[in-house]
Amino acid sequence: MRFRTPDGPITIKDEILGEATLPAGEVDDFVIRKADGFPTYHFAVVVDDELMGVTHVLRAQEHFNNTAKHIVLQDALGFRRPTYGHLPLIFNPDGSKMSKRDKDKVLRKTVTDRKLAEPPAGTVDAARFTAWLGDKNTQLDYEEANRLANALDVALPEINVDDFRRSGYLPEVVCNFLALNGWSPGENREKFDNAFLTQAFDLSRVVKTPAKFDRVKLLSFNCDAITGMSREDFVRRAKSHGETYHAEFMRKLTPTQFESLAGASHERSKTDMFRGNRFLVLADDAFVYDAKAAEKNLRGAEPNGVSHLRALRALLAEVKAWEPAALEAAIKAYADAHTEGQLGKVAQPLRVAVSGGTVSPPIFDTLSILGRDSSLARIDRAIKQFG
RNA sequence: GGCCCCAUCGUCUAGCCCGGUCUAGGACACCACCCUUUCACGGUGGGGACAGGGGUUCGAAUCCCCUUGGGGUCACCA
Repeated sequence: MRFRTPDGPITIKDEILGEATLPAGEVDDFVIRKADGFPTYHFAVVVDDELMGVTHVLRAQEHFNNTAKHIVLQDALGFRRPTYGHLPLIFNPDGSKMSKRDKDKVLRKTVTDRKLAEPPAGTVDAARFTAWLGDKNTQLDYEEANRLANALDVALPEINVDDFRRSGYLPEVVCNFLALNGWSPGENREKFDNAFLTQAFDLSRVVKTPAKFDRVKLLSFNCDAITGMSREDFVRRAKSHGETYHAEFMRKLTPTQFESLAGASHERSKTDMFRGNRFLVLADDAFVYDAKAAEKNLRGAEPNGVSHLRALRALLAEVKAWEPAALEAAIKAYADAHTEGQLGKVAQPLRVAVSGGTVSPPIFDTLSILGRDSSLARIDRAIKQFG
């Protein structure tokens, strides 16, 4: 069933875009009731808004032209007209619209590029995989997408609010940053909390242009917010985040180990500290050595990293109290005697040996958290593998 | 393609409505230097924009027109 659109131009008043008039004949008669008896979105939204007493409709600019349909419907039904505001769209860096379908886009492209005819085992049902591959409108659900991404070893972009939360973005930072895409309070102010936002937000300061979503800047905001927290707050929130999203990780650390890790990670955390420190909870023979890091820090001309590790291994086995201060004293003494005090020369080989890479919390904390047995086992493994 | 909307640094934006205070401000990113016993943080400095062309005006980023460019929308989806 269609609605007969009245003749004549339709003027849309918008708090953000101003006034725009669509010439007569621009809006075709449109369906308000589908063959299955259900009302279409256009009809339902107009009726619903009236019944709910909605006063303001704030939605994305892609709805701007639809507003004309809603207005003629409201007039025909004798409904009140809410105030409209069409907010700018949010884009990806490449200028495409940021969309919930972007994860599927990444996966579909990877699958196509690699010419995979079948889904990797244990990811997605084969029939579903084929249907998904052939239809750009089909979306994998959260678990399916993650399993497939894992199997293909590709990173999925954060899109949904929960994706950001899961990744370790603070809710208040996400609100702050989102508000800045399309709006600003002026006066060179861009860091604020929700209380400020509620009192300062004003449609008249919303911009008309689409914004490219700058993940790097979001990350910087998040890092600042984390650094700005008290140590207690950080540990508390990290713990709660870990329990929700990294239960396995949390189970493998004692409360003391966790506190050490959190304390050592606070100042360097941009998001959460779980993904980057996975080596802490993997078995001593299970984490992977980064080839470049090992080449640079363990091999090379004598005395190289491995030769230092051999000496350090013997030395560390003798350390009485396995805690940061004692480890620091022992390792520093070694550096003074053998590398002209250059700690980096011994710290980096150690770091690669126990973590697999060149980035970790401070080395003394790292060793301390790992414990004597794991640390020595990992050093042995590195010596064996790269010596 | 028709219709509608938009146009300031790489990006998010301030300034525009009410022309002069703008040799255009901030933030993220980038570059350099400093700090540093890993990675990072931090500090200092630097490069970087009014899309183009016409008007109006004593004077235009700010007002008007055109061009170019970008976007949205044209579903029995929401």
